[in-house]
Amino acid sequence: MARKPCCHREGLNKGAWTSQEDKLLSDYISIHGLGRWRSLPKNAGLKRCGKSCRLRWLNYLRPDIKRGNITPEEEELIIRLHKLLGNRWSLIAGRLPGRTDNEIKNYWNTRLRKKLLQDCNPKPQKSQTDIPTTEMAHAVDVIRTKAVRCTRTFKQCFFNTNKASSSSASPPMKEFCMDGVTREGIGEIFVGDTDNNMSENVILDEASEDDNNMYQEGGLGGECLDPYFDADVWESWFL
DNA sequence: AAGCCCGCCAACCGCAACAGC
DNA sequence: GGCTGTTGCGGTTGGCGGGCT
Repeated sequence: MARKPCCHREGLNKGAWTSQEDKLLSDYISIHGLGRWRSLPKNAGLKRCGKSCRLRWLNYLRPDIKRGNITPEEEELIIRLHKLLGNRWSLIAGRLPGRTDNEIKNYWNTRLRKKLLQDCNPKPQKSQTDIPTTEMAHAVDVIRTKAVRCTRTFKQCFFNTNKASSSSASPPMKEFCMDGVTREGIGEIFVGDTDNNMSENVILDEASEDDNNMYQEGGLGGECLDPYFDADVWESWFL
């Protein structure tokens, strides 16, 4: 059964963008700025739907897009981030300046996934396109995280990364404080390690609603045991 | 040279979250 | 709190080009 098109208006262009369309879109955004994607095509004189315009801008026309091949350093970072976050492409892209979520997703699906699968299991088996995503995920040891979008502002609090903190005998505690800045649309939080005097912008794939509420009410000294946050991975990465 | 296969990647689509009323 | 429109995300599709037969 054919899927219902997202843009119901007839007469809209689909498929590859022409250079003229690109110019119309770029010129409009340079004058009027981003946003209001729904009305943008009409105002800019484009026969495209808003979603298409937004995607074209974010994935291709944006001035800070980095062209060229993914470097080995970027590839390594993608692998580590994917291990931590799973298929959270926008979050991963947020850690790679100039790279888009679409680009990283494509790179993962067409290259890294196969490469990692071969590393895990050098023996050829069934065609990789036949392997379900979930099976592939296990093959490369993906940690599935709970994903929510978060536009709330976090207040400062401490973050207990010690998963075994419920045990007795003064467990080793590491505390992280948050600066209250939430990057738009994602759960990326500034984190400082008070023990090691380091700081870092860290992606925290948000916890539950309750945890978010606690962050907001938060205050200094609060503890948060985030069930979706793998402290071992985090520590092996940053510490 | 022609046809086929396959990888790459831009673009599409559905859906969930968000924002405003 | 419910409704509605908008935005953003991630899975999927389809066209193109290069390699192989």
